[in-house]
Amino acid sequence: MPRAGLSTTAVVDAALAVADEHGVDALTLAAVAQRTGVATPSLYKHVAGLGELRTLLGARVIGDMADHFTRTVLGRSGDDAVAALMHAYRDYVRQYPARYAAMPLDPLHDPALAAAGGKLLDVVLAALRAYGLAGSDAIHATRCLRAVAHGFSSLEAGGGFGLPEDLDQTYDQLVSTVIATLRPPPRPE
Amino acid sequence: MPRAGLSTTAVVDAALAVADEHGVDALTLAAVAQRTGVATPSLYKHVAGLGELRTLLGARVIGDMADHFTRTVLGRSGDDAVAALMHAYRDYVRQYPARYAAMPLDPLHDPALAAAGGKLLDVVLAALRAYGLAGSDAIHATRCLRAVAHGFSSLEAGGGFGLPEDLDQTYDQLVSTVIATLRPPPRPE
DNA sequence: GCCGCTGACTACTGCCATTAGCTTTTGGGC
DNA sequence: GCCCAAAAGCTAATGGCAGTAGTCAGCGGC
Repeated sequence: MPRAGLSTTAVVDAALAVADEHGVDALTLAAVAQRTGVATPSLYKHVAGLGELRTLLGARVIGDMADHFTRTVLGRSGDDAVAALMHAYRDYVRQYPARYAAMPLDPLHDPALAAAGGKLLDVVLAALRAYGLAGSDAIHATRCLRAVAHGFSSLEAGGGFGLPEDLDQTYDQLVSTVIATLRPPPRPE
Repeated sequence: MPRAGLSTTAVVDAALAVADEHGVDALTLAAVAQRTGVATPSLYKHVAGLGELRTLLGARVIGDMADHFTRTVLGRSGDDAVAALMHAYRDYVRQYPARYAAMPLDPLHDPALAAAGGKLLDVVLAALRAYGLAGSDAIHATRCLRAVAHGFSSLEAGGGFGLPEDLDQTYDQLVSTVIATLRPPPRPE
């Protein structure tokens, strides 16, 4: 029997492909095994189980998003950077809805997730630099951006917007709203 | 063998309790059967299967939210009504995180869900009445409110906010931001 | 050329959803 | 009060899945 030459990375690659093609519910060890041309129990040589595979997949997705967004923000600043970031977020979820759904929301239960999440946070904080936000203010602002981007994108990906009104328009409205609050209030002097 | 006197409603009740107590992943027919004191296959006399049970559960939750929010909005209007609605949304998700996670985002694939969803939409539209928003504008505004409430609440429930900064403050900031955009722009006369 | 490590396999268990077919309770018509 | 049909429950069985145990074979280091 020829050896398949698998590795943890290859298993995660296959899992990503399965999720992208058939949805997050179809992400089973059996499906990943079939795609890699291996019997199901063989996967346990590379991954501790379905739970760990999900965690690794989540870390991969967060890292991938961080890379995307880093490229997006490069060479931009201020409103331009934040708007680009928000649209990149939505675009990513539209392009890979299943992958996004596979991403755990809480990165704290695993160091690998926390590291990838930190990278993502840094990108956002860099985009906010132009506003002079620091410390807690920057955290609150980041949370607002994330809540808006995640909320809109997950609803869109989940088919939560049934009416025919233009979604681009809704999102533009939402993005400009949240950006407006980042600017310091007009100084009354 | 004494008859258990089950009904579709009772099965959904039990499913709701299972989800609330043990999380949405623990919502299995086996668990619901045990809770109702019945063998698993007996449930098929009342629901078509796990899929239908999930749909019925979703409809129940949406209806429940609509009832909650209707009571919340009664006797309020304008910014007061919208702010109360937004906080009621977050409070509901905090109180019943698993139940909320069990709610499908797209109500269109089932008539019962669509009906419950329509009721929910009506409550929001009523709260927006004071702003003079009509037609598409009202739809866009509703979507913005939903994206913000859903985004923040699902992140909070999912443990997505790891840092110690006060969440109430973030949400207040977000709510007042989104409310500000509902008001007509200051007339330049 | 040999040996041990590692990756892969087969066989098995247990849980779950679902189906089929049987039994018993219940309630309505007489 | 009795009978019967429908409804509600049951047991048994199937197939898919995750995960475990134990076995075998290829490959690298010597």
